[in-house]
Amino acid sequence: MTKKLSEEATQAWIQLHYAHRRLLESVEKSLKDAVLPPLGWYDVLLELHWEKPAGLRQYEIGEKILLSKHNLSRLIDRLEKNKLVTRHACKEDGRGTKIKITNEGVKIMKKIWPVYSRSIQENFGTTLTSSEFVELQQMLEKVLAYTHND
Amino acid sequence: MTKKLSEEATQAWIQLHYAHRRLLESVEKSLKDAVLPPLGWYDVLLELHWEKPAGLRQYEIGEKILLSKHNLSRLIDRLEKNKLVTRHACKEDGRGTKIKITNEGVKIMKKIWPVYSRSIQENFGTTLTSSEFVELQQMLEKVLAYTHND
DNA sequence: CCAATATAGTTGCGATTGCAACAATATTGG
DNA sequence: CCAATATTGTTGCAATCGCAACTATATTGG
Repeated sequence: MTKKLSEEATQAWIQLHYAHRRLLESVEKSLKDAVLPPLGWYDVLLELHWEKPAGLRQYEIGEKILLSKHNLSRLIDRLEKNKLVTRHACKEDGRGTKIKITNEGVKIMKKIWPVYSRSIQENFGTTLTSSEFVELQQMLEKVLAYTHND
Repeated sequence: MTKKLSEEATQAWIQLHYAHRRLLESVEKSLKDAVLPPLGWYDVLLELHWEKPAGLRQYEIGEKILLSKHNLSRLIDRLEKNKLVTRHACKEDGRGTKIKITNEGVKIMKKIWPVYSRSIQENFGTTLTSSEFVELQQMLEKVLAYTHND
């Protein structure tokens, strides 16, 4: 169990780290150039969009997009201030809030996606074959599934 | 050239995004728990370590670790303040500085690596087989190589 | 050679992050 | 039932980031 870290895993991690950094940078730049909000907003809105009428608890969003509650709380503040989501007192749990996406929120998602997807296509979508993407996705899925999230 | 983004690439990107986020979070937490500096310090020190006596220009470091010059400039400030690197006027180019790692810098790298590598091993190193890691690394390398860095 | 432009690095400033402390409500164990 | 503990979300504060503006030096083209 306390096996030493292999050279293969190390190299894979480093590539993962830098590939992610470069892709994220491209995406954020594209969004900024198009005068659109940063990617984090889209991540939240997308999760809420799946759950349109019911809304989601903050901690549920946090689990899905892997964002800490402090940061999420303030991200929701910004979204709320821009009328893209609404906060509602939660009946079942007096501590919590339910977050729901607004029509405005849906509208901006639809403006973000073309820019976002174009950036991903240009910087990532042409670099591997379709079956390689499937492989990559499956490997990363395994990584995520097994990750210790203590 | 203006092909539509495929579903396979989209899913791979999303997994990449979240796998990276979770792994980075684990690494940073491990370092913090061990009262060690954040990963970015290690990235810089490692690059400098390859070039021990000659040192590196800031822009060279920036290219290698994909960090923007503003942030790098201040990261170097912090490293310098902690006596882990030194700045030297650059003879060949009056605008630039050469950055060199100090003995202290090497020492702290050696304290960081065991913690860093243990975190990567625990959260990543056991999730795939050795040949899968090689595949992953190769695919990500292709992604990085082809990435538009306009 | 010199003016125009490009490059290296720094700095000010506002926005975002990360951490710890906190309030409010839920859950659990005696 | 109640005290102790856990969970959900918010807030203050310091550190860091991202951008634009700036200084200083290099390069380029007429």
